[in-house]
Amino acid sequence: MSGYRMPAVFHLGETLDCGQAFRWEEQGGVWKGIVRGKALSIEERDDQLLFDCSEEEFQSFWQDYFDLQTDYEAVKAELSAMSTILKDAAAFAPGIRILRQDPWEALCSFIISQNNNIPRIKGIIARFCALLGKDTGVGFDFPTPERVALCTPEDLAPIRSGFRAKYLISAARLVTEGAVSLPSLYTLPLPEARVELMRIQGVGPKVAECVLLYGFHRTECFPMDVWMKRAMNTLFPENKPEDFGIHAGIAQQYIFHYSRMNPALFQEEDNKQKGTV
DNA sequence: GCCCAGGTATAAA
DNA sequence: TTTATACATGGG
Repeated sequence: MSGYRMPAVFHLGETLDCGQAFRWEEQGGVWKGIVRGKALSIEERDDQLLFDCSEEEFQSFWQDYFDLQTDYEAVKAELSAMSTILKDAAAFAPGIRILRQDPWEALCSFIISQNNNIPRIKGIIARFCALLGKDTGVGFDFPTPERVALCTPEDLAPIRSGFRAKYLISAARLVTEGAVSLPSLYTLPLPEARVELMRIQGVGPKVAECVLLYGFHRTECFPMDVWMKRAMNTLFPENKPEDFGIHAGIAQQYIFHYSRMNPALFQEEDNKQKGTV
């Protein structure tokens, strides 16, 4: 594979398959994805990352997507100093980065994520793109809000998103009408940004938090689902999300991945619950 | 069949 | 304001 190469400062699997993005696929060590209409293949070899794109495209586009301007070693050092368990969590997947995803794609992805599991989320999103996205030749781009706004729930039946179809359409309409301005959410104060997103049917506090973190890189956001609540109660009984400050979202991703990959951490808690019920 | 899945809308207490 | 239930779909 020819293209741009750089030292492996982040880890492909940890970053692309940790529950923040749902459209990257790995085959034989090669990761393929399409972001904002641009296709990319990446692989790690000899402690180097090989990007299948020009240096110009890497500098102007992918560098930002992979958040390469943020010093994650410094963030990890800061977070690790706060708690030994958080230090363990960061050390478990030290190559995670919080992607700077497309806001509209993040919004749809996390609407689809509600009351759903990750493998099926990926399937629905893949069918969504195949049904309504532009064909780039090597895969489908994410559907535009304009295209989705033209749909009825019946039109979306093939993606088998269930009751979430009407929520995707609600989001598309509000965004295309300009009733919800996505670009403003990069800078709008967080409390107002959350309220703004929750005007969309199917967007509650959890989805809004995910969209702000993953779609707008508001890293003080801390998505809190039932799993994370349990993880926080078990692993960080003394801590609240605010304690992690501006890097709360990054801490959350370390904790999410660490606790997902080590369910034994909750064995004791599970037994306790079984015993009391 | 039952339970659960990176929740939310809605109704009822 | 807080708590209970339905919701589409599919895997274990």
